[in-house]
Amino acid sequence: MTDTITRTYTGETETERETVSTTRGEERERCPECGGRLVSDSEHAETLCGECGLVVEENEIDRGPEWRAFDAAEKDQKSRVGAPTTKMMHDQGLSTNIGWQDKDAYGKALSSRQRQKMQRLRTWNERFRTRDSKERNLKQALGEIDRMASALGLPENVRETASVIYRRALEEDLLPGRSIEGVATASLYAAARQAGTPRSLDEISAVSRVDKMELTRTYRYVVRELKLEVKPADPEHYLPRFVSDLDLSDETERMARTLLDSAREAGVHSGKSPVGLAAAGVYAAALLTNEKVTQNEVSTVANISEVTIRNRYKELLEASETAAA
DNA sequence: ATGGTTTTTACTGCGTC
DNA sequence: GACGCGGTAAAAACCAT
Repeated sequence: MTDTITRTYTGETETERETVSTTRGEERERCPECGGRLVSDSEHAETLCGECGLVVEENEIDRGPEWRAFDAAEKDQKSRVGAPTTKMMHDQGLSTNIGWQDKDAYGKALSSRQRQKMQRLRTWNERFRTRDSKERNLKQALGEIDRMASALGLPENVRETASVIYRRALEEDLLPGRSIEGVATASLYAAARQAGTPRSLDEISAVSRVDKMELTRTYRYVVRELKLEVKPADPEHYLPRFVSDLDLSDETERMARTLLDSAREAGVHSGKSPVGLAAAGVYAAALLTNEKVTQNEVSTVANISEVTIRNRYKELLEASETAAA
């Protein structure tokens, strides 16, 4: 145990470097190349660096109205129609689909000739829609992502980012030699972490068809090739879930937060499993707020051993005492 | 492959309900 | 006596070199 701990913890989380002097937040506002301030250019829907001009983000969506309509005629003239596009569907939700009901636009039943025609159209429509391998690939992968995400209770925006990541992986030809499942799972794992609602590798691989080994391998690969910026998992992100799973109060959660904060100051975080820290934080906080939880219960919901909780929570309490003094 | 670190497993002793 | 808790030692897992 030296003072210069530069070990990177990856058990939970592979590729990132966690040092004692963790800088908190706001890196997002900085250019990854030169560190300059970012400015957004809404006219071109880009976010770029004020210093070196690197475009950090493209194709942002401007959700505001494009113009105003002052009377009904103008509204007719200017209005546009169509559902919003979404990356969650393999064709971004833009395709035309033929309804399965054999009804015409007025809801009347079709003649048998018409029905046969519609059946043929449906068949061909489906064939074209999923024509080339990439489309079919995407379709399957997005289905998988959706399935796993809902099994894990992940919000929509996570699925959406996962879809984007997968799409990029596909475009950059990262797929050959790897399973669709694996990459889809890795995308979801990365997306969940980027969105600040991390799920542990164990949780993810529990709902995925690929085993943990393959998942970690693929995840590493995808992150490296796509140059994804995934920060080390913040223990605090696990708190809300643990707290609610254990039926504890908000006060306990707040307490756990401050505990983890002071621990961070003391440098206890380095090289330790974020999940373990979070679990210990919850346990220690419950102790301080006189709510009853056993180490066993915490270890169950967090999937961490009791021993680890014991070790961590002692450190947490020590750190908070020295911080108070 | 190796070494250093963390986490897990398994077991033991103590106090309390 | 079962349970929660704390501690320890050895094994396993993991990452970096």
